[in-house]
Amino acid sequence: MFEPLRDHIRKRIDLTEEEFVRSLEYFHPRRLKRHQFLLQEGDVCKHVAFVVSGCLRCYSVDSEGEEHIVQFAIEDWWISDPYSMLTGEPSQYSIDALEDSELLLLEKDSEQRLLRDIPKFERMFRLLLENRFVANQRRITSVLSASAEERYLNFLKMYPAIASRVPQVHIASYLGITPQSLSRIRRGMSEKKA
Amino acid sequence: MFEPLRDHIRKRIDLTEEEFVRSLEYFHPRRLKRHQFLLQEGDVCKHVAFVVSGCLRCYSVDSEGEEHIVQFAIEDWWISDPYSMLTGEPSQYSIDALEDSELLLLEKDSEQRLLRDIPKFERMFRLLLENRFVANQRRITSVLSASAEERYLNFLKMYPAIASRVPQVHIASYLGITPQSLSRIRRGMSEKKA
DNA sequence: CGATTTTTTGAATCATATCAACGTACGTGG
DNA sequence: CCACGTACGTTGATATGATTCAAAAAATCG
Repeated sequence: MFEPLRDHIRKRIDLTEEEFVRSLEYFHPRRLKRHQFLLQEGDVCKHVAFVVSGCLRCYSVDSEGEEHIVQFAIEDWWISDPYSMLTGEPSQYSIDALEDSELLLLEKDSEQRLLRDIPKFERMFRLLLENRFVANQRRITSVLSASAEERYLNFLKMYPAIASRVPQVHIASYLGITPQSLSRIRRGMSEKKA
Repeated sequence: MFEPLRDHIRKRIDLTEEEFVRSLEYFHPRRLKRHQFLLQEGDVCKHVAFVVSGCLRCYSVDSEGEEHIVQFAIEDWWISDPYSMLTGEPSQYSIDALEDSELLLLEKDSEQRLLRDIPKFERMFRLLLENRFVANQRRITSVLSASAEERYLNFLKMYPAIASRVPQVHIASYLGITPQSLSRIRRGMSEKKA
């Protein structure tokens, strides 16, 4: 269960065996069945989750009741609401499981203690945040400049592992289009190929 | 010239007078005339800039030659391409001045030394990154779920200081709509009010 | 297997883009 | 200080991509 996280960390920072063992103790496992929530809108986000297996989504609900997915997370990804976690304010997002999932949770205060205990983690979390920031920046550029079809193509290229396992409705929600439009786009694409 | 940065830091972390003085030495001033570049697409981003006065924009150019603004920066904001800076890869963005501007630059290796010298800055940069991440996340949600008019209204509310000083073309570019559409939206709004 | 969820399709509609033209403001060099 | 050029903003007519509503077909779940 802890192996994937261990590998994840090893790829990013140098730790001694002893530090590994110590750091992993700050995390605790959690299983989520499909449709279960890790975070509900209005609650304060108290932990960041590392995904060992499964698939989750983070989404907001607008005034019309429409869901908008801001992030997917599969194996080897992190998910949380950094803003709520940082400020302690209620989250505007919900996070739930699209498949039965296994997570390793790092509570807010465990994070603090981990950082104090092994400061090298400062660097790791900073890198992670930087990556997420950059991914978001790219996504903004793409949604501002590309057509729905281009964005879909881009999504397939960037996240083939996600595209092949989550229902189209959710991909449409991530792309900011209706499921009907995505269906037509796909038809258009297969006609072109044929 | 250094006062605004001093205040900026003071609001976020606790430093002794001596640490302030020492930290400011890692920064150096730079003046930019309107239309001058801080970063050109294809170059590697070598510094992060704190804006003392003036206004800059960070934008990408798509395959059709259209510019898309990903960020504005006015007094008390930071601007850079974190990805290029982190990886050393050529940037896909350009940063230029919309007004004559005064900046304080922190070079990549000065940043490293500053962090080693005064580790409290780790926290400050992490907070800044977190804020930028959150702002981006909000922007994604808004561009996915809101109409052009709602996005414009939202922009006016979030960034009144920017809305009142940059030309409409640039605001349109930030919102992901054409200048013509923005003009019509504004007409619609003033008709409603009247 | 039946029940629900997901995907597809069609027709009408809507928001925004595009193309083209004109008006206005701005600042720069003579 | 004026005039000219360039950048910016507005407007109209038309085109287009994506949405909406409605319903059927297909896939998946319990």
